[in-house]
Order: sequence, then C-alpha cells, then structure tokens
Amino acid sequence: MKYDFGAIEANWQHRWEAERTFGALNPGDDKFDPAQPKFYILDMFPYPSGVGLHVGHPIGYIATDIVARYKRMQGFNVLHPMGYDAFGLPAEQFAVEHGVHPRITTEQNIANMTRQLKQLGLSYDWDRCFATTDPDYYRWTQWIFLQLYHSWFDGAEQRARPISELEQMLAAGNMFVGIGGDLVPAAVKGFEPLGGEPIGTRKWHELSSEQRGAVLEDHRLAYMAEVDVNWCPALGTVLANEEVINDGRSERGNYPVYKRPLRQWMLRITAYAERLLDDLSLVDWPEPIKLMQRNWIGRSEGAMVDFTITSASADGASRGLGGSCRDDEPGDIVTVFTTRPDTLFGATYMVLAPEHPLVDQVTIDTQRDAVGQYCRDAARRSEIDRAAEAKTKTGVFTGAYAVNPVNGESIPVWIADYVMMSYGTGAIMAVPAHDHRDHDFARTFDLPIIQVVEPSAAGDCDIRNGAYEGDGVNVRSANAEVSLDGLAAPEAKRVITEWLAGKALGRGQVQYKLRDWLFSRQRYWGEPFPVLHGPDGVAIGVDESELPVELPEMDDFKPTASDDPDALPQPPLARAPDQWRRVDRDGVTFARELNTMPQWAGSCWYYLRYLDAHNADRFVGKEAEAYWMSSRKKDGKPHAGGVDLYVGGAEHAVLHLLYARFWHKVLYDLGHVSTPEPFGRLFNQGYIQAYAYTDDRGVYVPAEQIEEKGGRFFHQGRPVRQEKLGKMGKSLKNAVAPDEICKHFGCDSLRLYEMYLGPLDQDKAWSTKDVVGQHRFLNRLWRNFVDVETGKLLVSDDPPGDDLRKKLHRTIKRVTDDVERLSFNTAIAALIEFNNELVALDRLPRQVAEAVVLLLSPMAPHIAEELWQRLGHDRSLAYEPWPGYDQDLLVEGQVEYPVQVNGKLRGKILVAADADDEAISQAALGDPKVASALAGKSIHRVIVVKDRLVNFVVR
RNA sequence: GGCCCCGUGGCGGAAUUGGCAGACGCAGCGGACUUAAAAUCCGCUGGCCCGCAAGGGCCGUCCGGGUUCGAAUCCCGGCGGGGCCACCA
Repeated sequence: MKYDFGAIEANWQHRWEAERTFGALNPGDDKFDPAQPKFYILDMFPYPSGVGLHVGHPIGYIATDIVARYKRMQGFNVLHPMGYDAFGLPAEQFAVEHGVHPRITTEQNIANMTRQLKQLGLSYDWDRCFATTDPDYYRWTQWIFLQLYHSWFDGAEQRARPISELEQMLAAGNMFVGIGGDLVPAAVKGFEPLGGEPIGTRKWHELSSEQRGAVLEDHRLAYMAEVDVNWCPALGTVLANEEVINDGRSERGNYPVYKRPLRQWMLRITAYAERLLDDLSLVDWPEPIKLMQRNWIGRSEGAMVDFTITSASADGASRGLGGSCRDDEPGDIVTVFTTRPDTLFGATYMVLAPEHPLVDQVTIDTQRDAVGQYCRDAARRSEIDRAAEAKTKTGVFTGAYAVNPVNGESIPVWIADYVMMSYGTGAIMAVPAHDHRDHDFARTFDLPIIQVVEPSAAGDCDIRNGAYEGDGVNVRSANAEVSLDGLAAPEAKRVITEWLAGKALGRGQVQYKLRDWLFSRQRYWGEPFPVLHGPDGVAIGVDESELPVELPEMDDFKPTASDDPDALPQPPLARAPDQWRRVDRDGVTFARELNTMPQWAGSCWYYLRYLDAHNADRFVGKEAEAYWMSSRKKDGKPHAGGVDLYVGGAEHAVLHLLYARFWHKVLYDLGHVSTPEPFGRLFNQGYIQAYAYTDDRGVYVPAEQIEEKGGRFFHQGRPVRQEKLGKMGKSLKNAVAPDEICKHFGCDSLRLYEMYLGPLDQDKAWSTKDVVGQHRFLNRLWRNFVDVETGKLLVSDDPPGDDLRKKLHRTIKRVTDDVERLSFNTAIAALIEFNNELVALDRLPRQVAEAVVLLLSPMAPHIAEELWQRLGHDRSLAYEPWPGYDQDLLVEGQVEYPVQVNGKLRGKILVAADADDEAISQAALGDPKVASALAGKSIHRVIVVKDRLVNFVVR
C-alpha cells in the first residue's frame, strides 16, 4: 500500500474539523483545566487578498503551527487563532478594480484564503476566527476609540485617565489652565514658565463652556485638530507619517504626498513616547525591531533656547545680555531646539522653517516679497522634491536679526527649507562650525563661521573645509557670567543649560521625533467614527449603546482620486444617504463624522478579541483576558506578559507594532487589560523569494512557464533573462500557489520543505523542484512502517537494541531542542538521519515507531496521524505527551577524540568516557599517525579538552 | 551619508560555548530494476596533487592583517550583498 497523501490529508483535515480537535478552552468552559499552563501563539493576520496565498505566505503560519502542536503535546493549553485584516486600501482597491462591493469581494477572498489555510493542515481554533470588517468586531474597535476620546494623559502620573477626572480636578480647583492650554497642578505654587513672568492661569469657573470644551479637547487622546497632514491626491486620502516613505511618497502605491493643513482626527500617541520607549526593555523582541522603534520615537536630549528678534534697523548688539531688556520692549521671541547647547557661542545665524508661524511677523518690509515667494515655492513642492534637492541649500534672508542670548551678538534670521516645521520648534540656531548642514548653508550664503570646539585629539582640523562634529573641548565660549572654555561637550551642555535656565532664557528639553497619529482616512472601506458633530461644530462621542455605527450601503464607494496637489480630500461617506448622515438627538440634528479609521485600527487589538471572540457584552471578557495574557515568567523580573509568541514579517516594525502597543497601553491604564505590553515575544520570519524572468523588452514573464536548458532560460522557446531574487508576487510574476504543491506532493511535504529551507528568520529562495526531497523522505518513512505490497504494519513488539535506543534518545533530544529554538531545518535533518537508520530494519520496534511518529507530528501532522492510527490508536495524537529522553542514554561509553598536532588534525582515538586527561593524551600518543607526526619533534605542551579534542603543541 | 545585519561546495544550508568545516537536502555522476521512461533503490560527490590500489599530502569558510595551543566563529582594515533611517538641529 503506497503512501497516498491525498486521501490521508483530506481524511485527517476532515476529522480535525469534525472533532474540533484544536478548539482551545477558556476559563469557565467545561473541562477547562486551570492547572495547565497556557501558551498564546499568534500569527500576524493576513489581508484577504484577491489572488489568494502564494507559498511565501504560510512560512510563518507553518512555523507557529509546529510550535502550537508541540506545546499541546507538552501539556500546554494552547491558543492558536487566525483571522482577517479586511478593512483598508487593498480590499477597497480590489473591489474598485472588479466593480464589486468590497463586502462581497472581502467575503469571497476570505472564503478562498480559509480554504487554502485549511488545506495546509494548520491547527487553528477556527471557532475564534473573525474579520475586522465584521460589525460584531468593529463595534468594539469603535468602543476602544471612544475610550481614547474619553481619556486624557496625566503627565504627572504618566498614564491615561478618564477625561471626567480631569474635568473634576479642574472644577475642584486642583488644576489651572495655563496660557497655551497647558495644565498646571495647583500643588506647584509659584509655577513660572519661561521668561520668569507670572503665568496667566485661569480657574475652571472663569472659562466659558466653549473654552472648557476646547480645553478638554486639547487633552483628549483622540482629538480633532488642524495640522499639517500628509495628503495623497492619487489615493484620495490623507496618510499617517508611518505610511509615508522616503519622506514624500505613499507606502502603498508610491504616489507623491503633500503637506496640507487640514482638520483631522488625531491620536495622542506622543503622550506615550517615553513609555513606548522604556517598555521595549520588557519585551523579548529582535533587537533590530526594537532599534527601529527607538529610532522612530527618536528621543533626543537638548535645550530650548529663546532668541529675541530685533528689526534690521535696531541696533541688536546694544541690547546687552538677552532677557533683561524684554520688559521695556518685548520683541518677538523665537525658541529653538538644539541638541548642542554647548555650541551656542558659535551660533552665527538663525533659520526658520518656511511654515514657521512667525515668518510673517519677523520679515521686514523690503524682504517681504522674496520671503513670500520662497515660502510659497516650498509649500508647493512635495517633501520628496525637497529631499531630492537636499544637496543644494536654498534660503532667503528675512531682514530681521536675533540676539544670541549668551553673548548678545546680533545674528541674521533666515528662512530655509532644510529646517522642518515638523521637528523641534521649526526654528534652529545655526552653528556652521559644528554642523555640516549649517556649514553648507553658511558657505552658500557667505555667513560667518566661528569655531567653538577644539578637537581633543591633536590633529589638523580646518573648520573652513567642513564642520567639526566630533568630540573636543570648548573655546571662545565665555561671557561675563559663564565660561565653557576647556569643558568637554557633556559638561559644557550641563553648564550652559543651567545658566540659561537660571536666566530664564532656556531650559533642558527632551524632544521626540514621534508625531501624533493622523487617524482619519477619506475611504469608504473602514470603520466609521462613533462621533457626531453638533450644529455648533462641537463633536460628541455616540453612546456606547448605539454601537456599532455600521457602514451605510452605498453603490458608489470609490475614493475621489486626483493628480492635482491642490485638490481637497473628499470622504466617500459624504455621498451616503441622508438618513445615515443625519442623526436627531432631542430635536437637534447632528451630522455623522464622514471620515473612516485607517487600516491599522482593526489590527491594533485583534489579538485581544481572539481570547473571547463571541463576547457580546465586552470587547474581551476579564477572566479570559487575565488568563491568556498573563505572564508565564515567574522569576520576579518585570516582564511584559501578553502573547507568548507573535510571528510575522519585519515590515510592521513601526506601523502595526507601535500602534498596537499604544492602544494596549491606553487600555492598560484604563484597567481594561492586565499587561503593559501586548506581545511579550516577537519573532520575524524571513521572506520566501523567487527568481523572476524578463524577456528582451525587460517585461516580466511568468516564472512558472520558464524552461531551463544548460544554465540558460527560455519562455515559449525564446531566451529570457533571470533577474535577481525577489519577493514573490504579482508584479514579478514569480508567485507559486500552495494549491499546486499540495496536489503534487501533499501538504506535509510542502510544510517540511518550507521549514527545511533554512533558518526561519532568514530570507530564502523558493525552488519547486527541491520539494521532492521532502516527499522522498516521507515515502521512505512510510515504507519503514508499512509494507507497500500488503499494507501490513512493519512493527514488532520487541524492544529496540541498545544501539538503536541510544540513537532514538539522541534524536529525541535533538528534535526537542531544535523545536524549542525554532530551528526546524535541523530538527527535520535529525529526523531524516534517524529514519535512514531505520531502513536497515525489517521491523520497527513499537517503542521506536511511536516515538518517531510523535516527533514528526508537529511538522508533518497528516502522515503522523495516519501512522499513529495504524499503530492501533483511535484518538488523534494531538494531545499525546511529547516523547522524553533518558539523559543516561545520551552518554557514550567511549568518546572519539580528534588529535591535532599544532592545530592540524593528525588522527582520531577512541577513549573510555571516564578516562582522565593523562590517559587520553597517552592514548593519543599511542595512535600510529599521531606518533609519526610527532616523530623527531619535542612536545612543548599538551592540550586536552574533555569530550572535545587533544592538541599537541610541538617545536 | 549614518546606523544595523550578512558573506561557508554547483545550489539551500549545518557546525547551539573559540575545538574534527561542509551534517541533511537539491542538483550532478556511476550502478541496480525496467523494452523504455518516470518513480524507487545503492554508491560517489569542496579544490588541487601523489598512487594501479589501499591510502596519503597540500590548500580551503569573501580578501588582508591580528589575538590564541587552536578562528567559519573574537578583534582591526578592506571588498561585496541586504535592511532601516535619511537635512530630526
């Protein structure tokens, strides 16, 4: 009886589904065993794409499936779910292309992908499956949005709190509202911000209701604000910073993106910058991903420094040390952020970003036309153009001067697009001697360059050839009150920052690159905001009882795309029926928010919904959440808890993974989840790549139709060129569907092949012809168990011989260790090697046969289940205990030692395992080859490394 | 330009801690079975050299240096490939 993988795989997939073999039990369920440890293993869920899966997709799914099956056999209560991230641009674009409603195409795509996933024998608990587009799901996405909307971030306590508590504190007089809307705790008596002037704090009862609303709005974690957003006309929507790549193109589609001031929904992720940074120390993630998040958050320490602006006609230098003169004629103050306050004495000019709010105010009349022209040009260009022109510095003089507060020097104020409004204060002090960008600019416009740092290492540093940005000690850095001369940078920074703070001219400042998250999209296929706008323009959250706010049915759901940068975003929901858009509340007509949430909203919390996927009363039940998310580590160290193993591609390093951490922390602060981090351990699998082929016009031809002859490649008889390896997909025409492979070789072979390709975290090249190797292995294994002629089981009840038993136990150890460290390629190699040992046997001892089947089962579950059944078991092996090994059997009676002479291998000896060093070296000396290599030489030193080798050092 | 990762046979890779380089698989070659092919099975397979053979020698983990009794592994300097960021003050 041959190995009929087709019938076997279909049969077992059917049985698993019928018997609900992989259903996970929650606390409170029948037969739930609280003594079992839990293991939550999660894949990044896919978009239900129209073309379905190619063989590159499931590499991570197969890996997690192996771990899930292995953990079940280890006695864990395993949660291994799957779902679909179905809102968003790809689904909508697919629907638009096919002229079918996205709900329909999404459903079809989900059905097809589910079929494909099931065909791979993945042990998901399908009962917990959902799509982010299900109203039962996005109801809770909207609910979480409302939690954000109804919360504020308490900076003093570094946590989110209900906005009602802020209102109470303000009303009770425990908190004052500062001039800029900053909250000032009443406890800080005599609080004085910059400038040393008494702050105009107002009490809550002194504010009008509109002002109160505005103050609250200013502190909500979800808020509307007019900000410079990334507007992508070609996609017809605005985008988050994280969705804009190369500083000026959309991540999706690679279209140009323009900065436009627009009123949009924002999420206050910046409030969490410090915690998002700090808590990376709690999680077990790949270092490169942590680094990318750190870089994205972009913490830097420096100082804010105030410069007073004077007009060109005023004699700036006569004003003396800054600050003291402000009382009589308070000129405009421009605050700059710098990470190099130690170089303040070398600041020879100042630059404002073209978008800086004070540009108009500081510009003198004779420069107004030039400045206006320059700013308009800068605004018209997309950021990518600005980046492309980065080589040459451009700028325009405002005619104004600023007073350098440390030395009273009057320095010119320029406008230049190399300063970004989006970072720091949008204004810089320029130190051309010690910053290469400032240096370039100063050269271009012939501005003075003053060196204030002397390189500590004696060497010729000519500041006229370029900026010196390295270490050194300060020179020419003293005024009547403070001197930095002779100090190294860290000390100089500290001294000058203290001096500035003492004079109320500046203060130390921690700055982040992270921006608030732009959360509106002008799309149809997304979660509607649970928000209503009143006739007075004030937004209110809808009542929780009214959730979900369902998407209206619409025939025309297309986004309004344009190639005109000046076009304005048009949400498709503006075309929704009146009865959806208008809502009556107590006789007042409210309008629904017409934007929708971005793609990322649904994936920010899906891992929580799996825990309790059918809960109609809460986004997740408290008990289920506490059980599945709890930390397994009991070593007393702080640990993130959360998902025990999260596997997915590295492309989500700063998008999904940062957003989800942010939402999770808000939910944590509000008491809705029990762990500070969502994903305790993260693993990035590599991509499967494949060769692509181009014809003589450079057009890609389908890789599956390529024939190879003598190292050359042909498509329909014509020679084609093999391109570099690339990610599988439509554009390179190099995708291979798993369906084909399953049909030819079976999915067990496919699973083994994908895992055998190499280390899980590396990119690997697909080669269809190589799959046969794993297929041969399974055939060989089958023949070791089953007589192909008669179908009889080739198993005996005799115990295995000592030698075989040792080999078995060594194999158990190898496979166990390898699976533990996700090294599936070597685990499979160990099984192949052991199986090759079995070929020589007429009959397999039952003990050996059962152990081999169990060891193989996580990787090739179908053939394993079939053999397990033939070995006489009626139940699935999914919950059979994982084979253990006997330490004693791993120890050999005799150990083989390689013997080296001066590090070169000269012979091998067999020595009793308990032999001492002396006996080992004597045995080595007794080896004829070693003896001849040593002949005539004097032994200088003998190195014996236990269980490793012997090395004679001779002269 | 900055930061990070990686370079091992014809190919994918193994070598978990500085200790026998090339496990395992693909491809290739030779053989068995077959009318034949596929499938399957057995053997060989890093390079160069000596030998009829058994066997033996030298070289070898991108290149050049270094540390060490000993380096694919650690350090320094190149070269090549990949990733992330990119006027972030």
